[in-house]
Amino acid sequence: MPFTLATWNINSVRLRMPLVERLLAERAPDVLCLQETKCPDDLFPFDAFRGLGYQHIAIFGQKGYHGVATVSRRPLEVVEKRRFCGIEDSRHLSVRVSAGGRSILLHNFYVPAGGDEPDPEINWKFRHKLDFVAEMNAVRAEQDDFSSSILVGDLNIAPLEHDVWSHKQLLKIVSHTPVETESFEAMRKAGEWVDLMRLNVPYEQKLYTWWSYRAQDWQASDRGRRLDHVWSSANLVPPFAGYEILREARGWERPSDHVPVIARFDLD
DNA sequence: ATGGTGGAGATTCCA
Repeated sequence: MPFTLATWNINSVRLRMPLVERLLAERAPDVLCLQETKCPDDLFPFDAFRGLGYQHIAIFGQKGYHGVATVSRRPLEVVEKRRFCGIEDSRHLSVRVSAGGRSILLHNFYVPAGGDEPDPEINWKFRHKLDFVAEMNAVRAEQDDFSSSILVGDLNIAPLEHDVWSHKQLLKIVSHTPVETESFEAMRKAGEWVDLMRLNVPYEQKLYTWWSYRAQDWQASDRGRRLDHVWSSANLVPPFAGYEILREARGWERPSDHVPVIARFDLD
């Protein structure tokens, strides 16, 4: 019985509840982390999740924008709903969950997109994104003999050259500018996080989790980016048993522009 | 070089 975890930027949990139900029915991950729920807490679709066996629900929403949720078949303990950069945005939620006799601290993040102009002097959204990533330096991959950490979410940065369809053409596009990718990798290393999606994958292999709504034919042009990530503490690398990017979900009816990533650990 | 699409909720911002 492995421990399975999915992360998905759902772009409105209420509008896309039929797709969430499809994912949970078909794949039944133990835990699902959602971003961009765009749903105030009192309007969250609790009953739909409970009806599918996801009795344990932690949410940190807000009206109209952002918002994260972590739903689980296993008991959850809410650890923190942290606001970054002194801004009243709902972009982080951490919980504890047990698997294989160990306690896992699970961070669910929605990093700011950063706007269009990659200049922090004239675009406050880009300044905010850089500040947000800098503040994430404090989030470390805590681990000991009995505990581990996982960090997932829409981090809105594609750090490596083969995490985008054209490295050269995206160097000045927000999500792949050097100032972002360098601070992102520095932050990941400072926290001692392992990028599980790249662990056993050749460097040259393209990996995407997001395809723009603006493409005429997302599948034909295939101009994707890896904006969604699964990180863990080093002591989860031995039980890590692979993952899947659910590319097909981009072709579902009224899809999100992000697809789910499902990771498996041989823990329990 | 430009604009393309989609969601929320209010007639525009955000991604």
